Amino acid sequence: MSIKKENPKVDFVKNEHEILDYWSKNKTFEKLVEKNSNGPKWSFLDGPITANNPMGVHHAWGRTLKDLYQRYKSMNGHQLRYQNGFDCQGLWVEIEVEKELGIKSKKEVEDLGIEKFVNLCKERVEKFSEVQKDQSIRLGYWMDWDNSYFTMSEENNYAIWAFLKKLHEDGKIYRGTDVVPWSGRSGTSYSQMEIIEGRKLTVHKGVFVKFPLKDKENENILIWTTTPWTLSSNIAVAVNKKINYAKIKANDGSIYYVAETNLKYQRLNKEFAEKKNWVDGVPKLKTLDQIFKERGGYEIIEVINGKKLIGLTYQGPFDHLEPQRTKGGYPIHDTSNLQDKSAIDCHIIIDGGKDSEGNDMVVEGEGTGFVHMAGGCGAIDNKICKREGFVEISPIDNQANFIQGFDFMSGLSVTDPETAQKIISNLKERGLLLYVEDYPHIYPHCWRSGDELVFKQVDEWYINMDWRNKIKSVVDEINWIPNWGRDREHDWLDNMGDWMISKKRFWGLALPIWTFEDGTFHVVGSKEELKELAVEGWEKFDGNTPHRPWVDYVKIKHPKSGLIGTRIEDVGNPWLDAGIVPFSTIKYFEDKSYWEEWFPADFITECFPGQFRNWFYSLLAMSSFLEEKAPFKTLLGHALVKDEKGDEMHKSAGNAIWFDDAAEKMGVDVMRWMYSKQNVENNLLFGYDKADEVRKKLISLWNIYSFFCTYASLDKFSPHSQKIIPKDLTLLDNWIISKSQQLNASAKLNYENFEVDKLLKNVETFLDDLSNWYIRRNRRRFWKSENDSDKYIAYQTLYDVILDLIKVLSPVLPFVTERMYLNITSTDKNENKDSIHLSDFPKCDDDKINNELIEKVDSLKKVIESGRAVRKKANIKVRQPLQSLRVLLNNDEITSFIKDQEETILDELNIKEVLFSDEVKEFGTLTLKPNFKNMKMKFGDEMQDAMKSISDLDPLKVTKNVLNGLAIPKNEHELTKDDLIIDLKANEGSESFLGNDLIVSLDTTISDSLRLEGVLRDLIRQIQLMRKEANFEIDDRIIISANFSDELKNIIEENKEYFMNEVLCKDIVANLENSDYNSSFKYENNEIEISLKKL
RNA sequence: GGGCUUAUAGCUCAGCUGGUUAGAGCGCAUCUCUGAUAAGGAUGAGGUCCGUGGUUCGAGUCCACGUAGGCCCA
Repeated sequence: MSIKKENPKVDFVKNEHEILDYWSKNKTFEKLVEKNSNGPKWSFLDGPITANNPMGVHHAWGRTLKDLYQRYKSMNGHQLRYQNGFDCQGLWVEIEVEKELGIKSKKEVEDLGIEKFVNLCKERVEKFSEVQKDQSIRLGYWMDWDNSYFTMSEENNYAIWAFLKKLHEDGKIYRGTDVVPWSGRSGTSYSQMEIIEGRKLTVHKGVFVKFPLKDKENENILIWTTTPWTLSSNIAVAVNKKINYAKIKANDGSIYYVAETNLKYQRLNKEFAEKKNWVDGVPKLKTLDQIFKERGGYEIIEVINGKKLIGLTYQGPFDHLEPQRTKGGYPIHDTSNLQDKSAIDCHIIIDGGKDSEGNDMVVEGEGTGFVHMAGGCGAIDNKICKREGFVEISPIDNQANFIQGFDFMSGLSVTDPETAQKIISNLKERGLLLYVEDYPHIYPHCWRSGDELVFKQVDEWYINMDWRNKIKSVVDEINWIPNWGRDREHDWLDNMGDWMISKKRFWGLALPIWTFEDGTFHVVGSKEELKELAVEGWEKFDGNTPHRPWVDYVKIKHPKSGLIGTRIEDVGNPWLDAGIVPFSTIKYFEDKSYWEEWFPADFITECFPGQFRNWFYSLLAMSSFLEEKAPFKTLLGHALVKDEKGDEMHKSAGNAIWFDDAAEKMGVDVMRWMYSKQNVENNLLFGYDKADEVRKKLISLWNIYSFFCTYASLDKFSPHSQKIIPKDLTLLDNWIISKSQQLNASAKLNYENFEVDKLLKNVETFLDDLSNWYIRRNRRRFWKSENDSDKYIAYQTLYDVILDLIKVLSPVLPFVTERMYLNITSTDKNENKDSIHLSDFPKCDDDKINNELIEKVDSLKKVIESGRAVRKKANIKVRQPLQSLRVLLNNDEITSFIKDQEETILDELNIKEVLFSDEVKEFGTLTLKPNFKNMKMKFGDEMQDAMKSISDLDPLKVTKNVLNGLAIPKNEHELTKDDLIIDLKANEGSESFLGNDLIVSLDTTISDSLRLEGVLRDLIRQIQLMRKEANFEIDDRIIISANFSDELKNIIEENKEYFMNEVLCKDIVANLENSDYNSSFKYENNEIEISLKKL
């Protein structure tokens, strides 16, 4: 075996597939697990991926991070669990299954049968977990794929049962209410998404109703609503404290309050005029002003601010009915502490505040400036009433008919126009109605049946979060990256409400809550407990997973009251599923000692947005409740993947990139590089152009490697086969080794601190140093024919550097580094034969870092760069030779270094000689400037004063002393060289550079002979270019004719041999017949025409 | 409305506790190499560091106010 030659052109994607095969055949991953099986444990906890669709490029970011840190830890000998997780339960899966079935409602699911539906959900998850597994493997994600956890598993679900049971024992589980969109015909609730689909233009009766104020004779507020049925359940009235209200006196002497600007406001004027969202035949709406005038006129008595109305109490239109009088709301759904209040007690004018988008709840224009709030009949109303601590009245049943207790309304459908009419008549009879109108508006409908939706109060189950401080104290134990994550989590914990854990769906955790006829409930904590309590249906459940519908069959006997109870139909919030993972996957309930070995996790990483109140929250909540400990030590959050322009990727927008396509087009090493170099705080703009940018870097790495392989294979280089005497290493050898060791050290830090983006920035700089300095300046050592020790040293140096580099990169680029490793180490006895991923992470050898040398080479690079800058400034191209570079050195070591590098300088700058000088004046004018930063530290507020000393110093003397390593001359404030910055301004016609212990200056004057030499080289290049354009072979000989000036003729004559050799010219003739190629170029305002003929 | 956060080159972003001429990559322009070559390299143009005040010897950086965006909450 020896090192194979590698083609500079490489198909990275093809290589990735070959390496995947290699790993699988060679069982590389299994070997890694085996190798570290006794190593110190490092616990990574995988956040489960929703196994509902193929994986996207956004998942690949997180998965790359997960993989690379695990690989890094593995290289350091750690033992890992490598357990991947799949998130299985929840509405998203249901929606996809419904799509497949072509159905869209809960009703249809029930018609199909819950068992069938749930089984389809399971199948879908199983299918896509397989797909995602294959995709992850393609990405190079090394996991124990036979051992993934699924949140739908029994252990996961029962673990949550145990958790909920414990909460219940602490009295933290309670039944509350929420108000959701509801279809009476389907008898089901609707999601927010479905509502948006089903909006439809409808005409409702808009009613203006009087609410008499209490304690104010004959004074009323006027409310307006398009859902008269909700008046039955009025709780409160909201105003806007920022707008003004007019107190008006109508003709009959009664007083009304309405928003001042609403009086003359022409409602829906635009809609009517443009007939947009307007129903034919509906008359124009009247202004309040008109309505009052039609009733005999009115006058404004005074105008007051809304603030003054807050706190007034009023009489509701249905206060005589039982629901309004019942303490605790009607019917009582809530077990919380509102037992002593009835709806009537809540009839108060309140401040409406803002809605979720920051808009005022009560606005000017529409309505009357008073909004009637029915906490049991509207989502927003419900929130506000809950906020105010008001009771709720829920007037309807599942069919959206009035329940008992509502007098003439009971049994009527609330969406039936007849019902509205009956309510209106009743209000009129009782003198509460001011006016009725037809009001067209867009209103949510059941998109399927076309029925109007209503808002219905439903039972929901909550965890009382009054123990949030327990979670908050745990948050501070965690290392949050980026660290603002901590504040974000605290912010959420401070502001969150109780945790609603129920969902009225089918596929999910079966909440282990059984209710009893006396209104009590019992939480079951395990399968065993369920079996013990079961009195019915166990045989139908046994053998099935704890899901609906099977678990619903089981009826239990209450352990205390002995009553028979039924499970609630709800399933659990899916974040419970993911939050229990630090317990369920590592056997908290079965094998505590195993659990203790792996808890808490050392590391988790997830996409930030949303998780503060989802996964992070559920993890923290569950863990702090069960153990009062953080479930993980470090959390790395990353932002989102967007398209190249920064827009959201959407299937419909056509800008989505599929993982599979991206993997095969750009290659996963490129993808992983892209993800890894990204600052995790910023969104990643993903696209093929971006990938090409990264691919260039990868090609650069590959070129270094293929250069090495090409020559190493020619010379049959074998690492460590010869003894090397350290002093034989060249300066550049030592330099690149220093740089390489530095990289090892910083890489380790970068990985340990989870900031791999910094690593890649360092690597990119290192690649540049290696490629453009070390290799470019050392090429000749590899080319030369003799196999001497210098050549061997060059090989061994480059080998060591490449080996460390690819090891450092192997967690990020597992494929390409594997190929490189297997090739270059094939004869290296110190390395394993299997895989780079079985090798140890390179150590940094501090003895090999020579900081002085690094500084020197940096100076050299700086010299050459500034030389080039001078050329550009003087508009002298590199092809034009210049005479000299003047150098001042006071240090033998540096002198020898520069002498050693003379060849480099001559070559890079295209100059004739390097001159050594010791006269500072020759380089330009010196000035001394204060080094503010240092002086501030040293002198503090007296810095101003100390700066005066600078003018007492002679810049020339200071510079000489500094260059000689001496202290600077004595001065009043005892300034040292660190307090000063020496500024060197070059003389005319040259450019100077002042380094730590050297000064250089480039002479930019062009003598005549130099100019001519430049001209000749220009001419040669032009002819070479023509040869290329003419498609001549490299070794074709030619004849030239041209209208050369005398000057050119002379130069060519003087350098004939050189010229003819360079362009492979046999003869220069005056006239050329049948030339093969003609062209011309400009030279000092002369057009030179040249003809070439191939021999 | 409250909280958090961002604003720097055409684009995407760096810029540590205030310090001297504000950087990188891409793009663009010009040049260059041609024995790693469908590569590589150099140089340059391009900035009111969102605005206005303030603190300071000194502000992209700190403070206040404002403007515009993003996120979260109610």
